Amino acid sequence: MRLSRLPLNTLKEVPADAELISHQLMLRAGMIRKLASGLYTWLPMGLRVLRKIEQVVREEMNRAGAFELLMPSVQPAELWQESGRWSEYGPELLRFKDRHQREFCYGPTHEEVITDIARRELKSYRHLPVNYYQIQTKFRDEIRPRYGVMRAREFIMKDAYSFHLDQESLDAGYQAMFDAYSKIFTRLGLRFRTVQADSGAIGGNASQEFHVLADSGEDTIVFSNGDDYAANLEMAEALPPAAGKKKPGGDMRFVDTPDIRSIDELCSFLDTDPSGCIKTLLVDAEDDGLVALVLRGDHELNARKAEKMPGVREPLTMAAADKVKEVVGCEPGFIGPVDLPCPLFVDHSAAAVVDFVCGANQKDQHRVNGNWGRDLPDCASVDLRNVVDGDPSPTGKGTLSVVRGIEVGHIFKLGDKYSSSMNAQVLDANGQTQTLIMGCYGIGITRITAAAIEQNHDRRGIVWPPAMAPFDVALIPINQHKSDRVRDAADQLYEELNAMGLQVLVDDRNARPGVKFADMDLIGIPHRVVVAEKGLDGGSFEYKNRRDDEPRHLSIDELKDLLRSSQTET
RNA sequence: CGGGGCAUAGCGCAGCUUGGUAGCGCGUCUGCUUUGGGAGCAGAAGGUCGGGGGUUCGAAUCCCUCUGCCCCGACCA
Repeated sequence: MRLSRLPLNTLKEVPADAELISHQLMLRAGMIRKLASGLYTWLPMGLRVLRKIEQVVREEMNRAGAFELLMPSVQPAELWQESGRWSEYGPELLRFKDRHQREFCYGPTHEEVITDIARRELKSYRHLPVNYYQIQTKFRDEIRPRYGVMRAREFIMKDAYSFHLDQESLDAGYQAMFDAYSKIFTRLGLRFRTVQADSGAIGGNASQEFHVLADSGEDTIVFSNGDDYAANLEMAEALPPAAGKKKPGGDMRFVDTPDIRSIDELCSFLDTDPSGCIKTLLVDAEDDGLVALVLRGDHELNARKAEKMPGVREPLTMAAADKVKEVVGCEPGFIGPVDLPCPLFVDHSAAAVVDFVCGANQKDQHRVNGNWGRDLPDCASVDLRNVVDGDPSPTGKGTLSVVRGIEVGHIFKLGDKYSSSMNAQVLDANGQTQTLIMGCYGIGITRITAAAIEQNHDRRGIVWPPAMAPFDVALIPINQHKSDRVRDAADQLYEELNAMGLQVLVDDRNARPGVKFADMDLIGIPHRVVVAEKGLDGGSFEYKNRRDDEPRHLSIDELKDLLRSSQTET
């Protein structure tokens, strides 16, 4: 590709509304342009990257025995009504009507459509197992699209759906997808981790997420240094602290704490530590009353764990201030577990605090030296909090680290949620009707571009992993418009590298060298070859890898060998 | 959904308080010079100041309204 003909605009300045480095660099490198909130055009440079990712995904999906198909992005409401999700899905589902007033949605996912295909096409156990996949545009009307293509409303996803006669076959199909995903992300050159995930409302039993590790990630994941335990923060279990309670100290008493409402304020006022405090969160109960969730002052509530407690209303809702006043008789900020007129769930760690500080259930008052079993009844403790860095691993081996990740893949054992509601059945070997069981497997194609940049950039720009770079080689002739030798040498090298199957971008613009270097660094092409008068005299080309600091001088054969070996690596 | 902010040339911004002929940098175009890390000089094009309404002799500027976009929050005991 000749850059003089490629419609590429790079930006020196950072667009004001781009916050993440990947978003900034994608705009600056001329990969994407925003059309509206959460909607992006993929310009030629960006699209090349997407296609590279798709290529790897296709190869590995095909290798794993999956079959590509393509479903409509617009789906009729009837199918969603059949599965029950027309009413469950909420405002994220973009719904609209056609000219006949029939209802449709723009597909955020395709379980209904594929299940409809399955029930029409798959009639016999002989057809099973089968795995269909597609690479397609989805739409989810996110509350708050942000971070460029990281959390867009329209995005490209690879979604796969497998159908099985029995659990054993599903297990095997799921494992095959796990292996394929691991290969895909490895080939793409991403540092990733697999974690246990919440299978959530979808039903199913097993579910794992693939996360690209990045500080800017929106998800929090947890892993152990003692074994291969890794989980989503939502899922990670916090163990009860090791026994060894200290003896309670002096009697519990009240202290005046005027206008002290937060744990931080309380701690600086009383000169104590949050881990010696107890915080009591009031949430709505299923029966219109309140439920109290008791945590240590330095811990965070895990909403998913809290929702599982009997009597707690789903979704978890913090109690309104006037409701708190009505039930407890004082305002939020001074709530404590002693003599609290509502059911209590006490976190393991909170139950282990001795001589704790807590709210007194009276305005401007707290209690100190509170003790379980003495000042209020001991009770069975439960797991309510998010794990923190350094907690023991729930497997008993090692301690946990908490890091940020970008979810780029998710695999699920769905079971029969869709196949039973939509009657997807086959005849088994005995001629009996069996309901299909399903797995589903997603990869966020567009998001991978941003995730890769978050992980691979420097102050000059993007540093593409070779497998997804828009071009393999950036060829930079210096002063080619003045030097026929340079131009001829560059042209010849360009042809030869193309003939080797390399994708070469030659910067044949009549621009100063600094401009060319800066643009090629920004775009992030892995290999750079400079052709200049001074090198030609010595019969060498200047080569620099995007990751290197200093260039090397190579003969034409050395250069070709080096590039050839890089081709086989990916 | 709640709170905050922004909207002026392709991009980044100033001008608005105190109403009086719309500016700067980058980018783009032309010419000359320059050519190994985002060049210099000279010139040029490009703006319904987000839309609508109002106040005024006069509105980018003041008022009302609508729209779009961005940020924060939805863990407060």
